[in-house]
Amino acid sequence: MKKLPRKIITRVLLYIRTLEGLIKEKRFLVSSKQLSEITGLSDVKIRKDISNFKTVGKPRIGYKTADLKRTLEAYLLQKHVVHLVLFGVGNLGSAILRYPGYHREKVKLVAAFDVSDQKVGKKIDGVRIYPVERAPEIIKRCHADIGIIAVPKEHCQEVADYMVLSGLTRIVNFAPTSISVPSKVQVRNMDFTIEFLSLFCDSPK
Amino acid sequence: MKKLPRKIITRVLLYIRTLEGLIKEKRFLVSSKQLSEITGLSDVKIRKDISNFKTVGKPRIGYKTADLKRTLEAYLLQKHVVHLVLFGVGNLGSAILRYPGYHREKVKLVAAFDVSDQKVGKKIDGVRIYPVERAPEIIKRCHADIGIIAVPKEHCQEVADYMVLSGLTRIVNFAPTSISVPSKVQVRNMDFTIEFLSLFCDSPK
DNA sequence: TAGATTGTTAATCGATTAACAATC
DNA sequence: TAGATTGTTAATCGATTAACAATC
Repeated sequence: MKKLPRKIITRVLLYIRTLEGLIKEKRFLVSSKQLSEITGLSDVKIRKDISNFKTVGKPRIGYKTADLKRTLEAYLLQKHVVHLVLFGVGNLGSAILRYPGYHREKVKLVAAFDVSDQKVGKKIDGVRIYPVERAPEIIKRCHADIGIIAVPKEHCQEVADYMVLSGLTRIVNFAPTSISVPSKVQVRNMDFTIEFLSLFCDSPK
Repeated sequence: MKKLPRKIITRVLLYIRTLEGLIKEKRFLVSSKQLSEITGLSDVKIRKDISNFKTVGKPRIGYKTADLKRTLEAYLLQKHVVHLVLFGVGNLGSAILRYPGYHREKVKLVAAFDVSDQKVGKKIDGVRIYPVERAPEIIKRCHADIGIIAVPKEHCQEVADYMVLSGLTRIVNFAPTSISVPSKVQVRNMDFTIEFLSLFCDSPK
């Protein structure tokens, strides 16, 4: 099957999350119209997205929630668990460590790194905090897939360089600053302030 | 001037953040090529975005950093300060309260709300925590522009309803669940797990 | 003047929506 | 059968990129 663009992938993950909720409520069937009401996306778009997969819907009836979830996951989440490592266990880092995602079983934070002697050696939510120097070794041993930057922006580039050196090729950057990395490395920036402001500037009045 | 789509607004905010950094380093001129290297966006796109505004660049020379910043801000940030209120002062809420944005002076968190008696009355980073019941009153008095949801997902819908009731029309939802709101209310969802997974699924190998 | 860079117009690309046939 | 809903094809819309003229 052809590779899907990121936009669609993100929506499909939202469908999976929604289906999990429905399954938990013992709802066995759902129509694209109902998914549309829950997610706020148009029903046509939802059907179009779903039709990228081996189709599982029945006209007049809708989709079996469990089947649809299984079908969507089979394509997207072949690798069983995505391994994350976190750099920086400050306020935001600790919150990320404790983030209660629906997809917990699909994503696992396997190690955290910090420079503070107070923090190193501790465990938060079962995740051990290591000194930064051990990152290359641990990243390899854990087969980490994604590195998260939650350090002060002054150390952001330095940490990014170190992550690349350690073999990471995917970075989520929570610091409000740009980082420069080799082109093979994928970066996703999450600057809360920009998110807040863009919502404000975008909406009318 | 015509209303810009959100995508462009978000990039323009990134240019402003980048320009602030350059100005702090006493760089007075910058070309679209250089902005491209810093931000990772194409130089053509950057020029196109900038050309939506009264143009300020000089061929062969580039843009004056201070002028460009002023021009971009003049359009986007007419209202001097965007007021945020936060619902839920747990791990993530506390981190958001302390988030060190570049645009600090453009965005102000004016009040936080929580149900816990332990937290109510305290101040974090200068922001007072109030009981949830006082939200309608305080939201009106502070002219809050955006409400942030950082409560456990079980209470997410309930809190969203209360925000709408209090007069908020823009919501940023950090909980990993969908909320349903009247169509006049704008919602931006930030589910970390979905962000992590979509980066993983999207990138090759 | 020559070369670099901006700003704009046209072409391409991709994503969304509209229309409708298929089918349960 | 009639009606609702899926899945698909075609049309529209918007965003990006290519090409190039303008200009410092």
